[in-house]
Amino acid sequence: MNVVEVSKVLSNETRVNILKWLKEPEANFPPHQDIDHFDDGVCVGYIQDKTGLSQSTISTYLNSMQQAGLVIPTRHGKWTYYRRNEEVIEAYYSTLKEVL
Amino acid sequence: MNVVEVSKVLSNETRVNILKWLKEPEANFPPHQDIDHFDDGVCVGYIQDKTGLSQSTISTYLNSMQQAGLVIPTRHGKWTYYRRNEEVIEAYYSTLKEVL
DNA sequence: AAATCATATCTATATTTTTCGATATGTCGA
DNA sequence: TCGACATATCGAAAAATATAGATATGATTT
Repeated sequence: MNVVEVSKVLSNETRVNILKWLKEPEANFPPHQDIDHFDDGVCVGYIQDKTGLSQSTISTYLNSMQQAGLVIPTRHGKWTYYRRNEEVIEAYYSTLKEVL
Repeated sequence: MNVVEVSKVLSNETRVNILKWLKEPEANFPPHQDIDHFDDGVCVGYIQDKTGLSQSTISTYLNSMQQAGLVIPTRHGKWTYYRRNEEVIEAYYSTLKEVL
């Protein structure tokens, strides 16, 4: 976990929102078509709809978040689901606490 | 306290280091000339020396950190001392905890 | 009052980030 | 196998950030 890299992700309102929404997928997104749970998170399209930004922008966001370790992608057929990586999020907290 | 603004400050290694150093001024900086304590933090010149960056860059950094509420400046004669603003740092932690 | 010192601000350039449309890739259904 | 669909990647333009030198401001000292 790299503090600077994670902080870069968090220095954008939309990306912070995505992480927030993914905390409670049921409350923030409609149910998926192919599966009836959110165990693997939420598909890109739903996240895009909620932000109103372009598909490529959201894909880029999610990629940077994945690079930073904050989210984990899972492919299901033609969809990619993203969920939070709680371990890295926790690591960010604790590193900040001790380092800062 | 604005999460995005604080995160922008933290998305730079040097600025993270400054916050880290200011946690233990006695251990990281030489004693000041005019006063014999670090109650108001550390003067700009010492911080600059430790980073190796230009005076104007460090001044800009400290200004952005102050805007974000992370540090508090105190003027003593011709020197400006900067110290951590623990309240805002704590607020960042707790907001992360609840929002993220 | 002038010179000096510490810091802040201004101006400019280089680099990075943002954001999108276009295109590519991979998957499913007809 | 050919379209249609979901997502990823590419290429480019605009905006933001990084960084420094030059200059301004404010305080001290002579």
